[in-house]
Amino acid sequence: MGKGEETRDSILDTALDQASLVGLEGLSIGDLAKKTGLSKSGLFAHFGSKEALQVEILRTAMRRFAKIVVAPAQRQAKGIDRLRALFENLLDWTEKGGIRGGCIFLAAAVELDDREGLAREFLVETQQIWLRTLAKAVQRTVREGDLGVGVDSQDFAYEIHGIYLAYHQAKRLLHDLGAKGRALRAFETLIANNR
Amino acid sequence: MGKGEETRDSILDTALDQASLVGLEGLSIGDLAKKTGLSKSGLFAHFGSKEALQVEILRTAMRRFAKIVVAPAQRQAKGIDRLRALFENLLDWTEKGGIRGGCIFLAAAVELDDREGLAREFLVETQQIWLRTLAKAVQRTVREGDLGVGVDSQDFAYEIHGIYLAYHQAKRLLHDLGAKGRALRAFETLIANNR
DNA sequence: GAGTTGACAGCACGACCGTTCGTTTTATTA
DNA sequence: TAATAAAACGAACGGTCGTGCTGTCAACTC
Repeated sequence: MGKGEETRDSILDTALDQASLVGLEGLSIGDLAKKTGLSKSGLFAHFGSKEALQVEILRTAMRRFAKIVVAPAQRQAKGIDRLRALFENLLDWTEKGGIRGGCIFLAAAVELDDREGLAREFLVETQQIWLRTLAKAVQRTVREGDLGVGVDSQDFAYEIHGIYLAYHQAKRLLHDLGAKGRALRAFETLIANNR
Repeated sequence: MGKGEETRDSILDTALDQASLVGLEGLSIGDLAKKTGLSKSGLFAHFGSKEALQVEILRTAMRRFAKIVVAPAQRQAKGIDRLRALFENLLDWTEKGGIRGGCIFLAAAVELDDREGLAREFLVETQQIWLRTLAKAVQRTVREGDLGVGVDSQDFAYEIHGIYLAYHQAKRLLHDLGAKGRALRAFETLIANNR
């Protein structure tokens, strides 16, 4: 890995953390330069535009998400174990990933939903992949017999996603200490109701 | 209503709409002045600071939410009818309220969750009131016999909230046309599973 | 209808924004 | 080690940001 790539990666590490705190738009290049010890123009040259930087931040987040949430779950047996692993890894993936702010995908989702551009497109793709991953795990669980045959995998994936969203808000906005317990309970209830 | 108040209200109408599109932080006073036909300083004088403006925007949103979502539901019979009305009114309250962007409370939630200040405090209060309102409606539904006695009203409120969050994201970010149907289905399933 | 209050405009402030450019330093390769 | 390419810097650009201050004109009060 050349010097350039190395710098670029360390910029993106800092940028991801910072963006999780202040958002993709709230992130400023000058501030990021100060935090990484680079000059503004030197940092800028790595990406060419702020939008490109935002896309790269999202790409970095996605890779980290894949490593922390998805990959470990793939090592579980197909079916309910894998589905549960996906959900449980999801709950504190940002902490495990060294990201101080909340889930950047959720922040970006509301930040970008009324804009257009490459960052939005990238995010939409990412979210769809995640929902498909979840739905596939559900489908597999049905096939393994741990969920009833009437279960719609897409509906089910959305409901799991909803539990995560509510959990995230309760934890980060309301500082609700019972948030995680409630999320886990909601997940298990959902499973139990659909056997 | 004096002239000042009138202007203030019309500023806040525009500001709420705009903030729903670009966020509370993304909203700029200069741009808002242009849109309302005022000078920047003239508009600014109404609030004294950007943070105060943000709080007033949230207050405006809360009032509109109460009028569109909560008030009509209060006219329904206590119990399942009222609970269902709350949920269904919720789904497109922004459209009915003439707000072009998404639900400003959700946008603000992720924008403010790592900040501190009056806007955050106001939002937290608002969200807690809403969750309590929801939980009370659930409780009442249990008492009326339309939900089982084992139902935890707080848990149940959070699950409903989660359905809304997933719906909102599917609709606004993914432009998923099936989002509303899925949300309504999820709600009815939740009810049916807890009778 | 005169006097007082409040609403608003105009202008300026320092700070910071993303972006460009030319130059200098540092790495890589021959 | 010399030649070449890549990386980073410093200064500057035109703009916009939120926020003051001062003056003027319109709206209310008596």
